[in-house]
Amino acid sequence: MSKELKIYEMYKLLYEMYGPQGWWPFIKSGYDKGNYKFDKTSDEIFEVALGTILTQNTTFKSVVKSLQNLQELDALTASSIKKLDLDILKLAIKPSGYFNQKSRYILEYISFGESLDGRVPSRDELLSVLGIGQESADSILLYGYNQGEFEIDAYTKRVLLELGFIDEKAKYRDMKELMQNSIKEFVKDEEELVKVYQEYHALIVNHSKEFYSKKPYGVGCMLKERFSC
DNA sequence: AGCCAGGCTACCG
DNA sequence: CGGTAGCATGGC
Repeated sequence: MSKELKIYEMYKLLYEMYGPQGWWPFIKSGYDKGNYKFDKTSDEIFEVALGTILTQNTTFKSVVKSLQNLQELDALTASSIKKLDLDILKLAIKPSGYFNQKSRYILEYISFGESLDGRVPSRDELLSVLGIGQESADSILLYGYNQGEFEIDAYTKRVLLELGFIDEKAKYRDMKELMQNSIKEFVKDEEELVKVYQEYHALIVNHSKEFYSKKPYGVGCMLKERFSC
């Protein structure tokens, strides 16, 4: 089996095992797993960016707590967060850690968002925002703007490494191209491709929480048993 | 008690 | 360029 086919087959197996993940459970719109909403409102897109920043090196459970805190303050939109007292904002996002950095990142992102005037940002534009690195840029583009940008995270690298698809010195772009080129061989429809990117990344994270969180990695992982190189 | 979490920036050589 | 300390709280 080619490397590319293995990567696509791994997606199918993960989807079979866990089902649709429906990432970014939009608090305000009640996001429904598997029911894809390809035209998100600007408030929903902002919530993706907000969640993306909060979740940096943090468990999503903590992020949900922060988002709930903001919701209680009626501050889940860019304009409402901007009106918050800085100390209140920091207190609300405190459960997610790094609240000094992240509060700044959020405010930086808000002013960046205003400069867009409704336009879809390019990846480079996103990367120019303080606090937005490669993964966050791809997260915002993939889940917020439904663009075909695969998101690589620490789990993805861990899995690809453990299964022998990459070596230790693989860079973000290497892994992203491997995933995208592999999936593109088998998924031709553009909208379906984005959906697969969204689900695949989420499925990897979900799967990795069980099999790739503690060493030794991959014990009992069926991907490792069936698709190792 | 110690390690990890759905990273990123700043600063080092 | 590549490598790494610092950021902070919460869960197990």
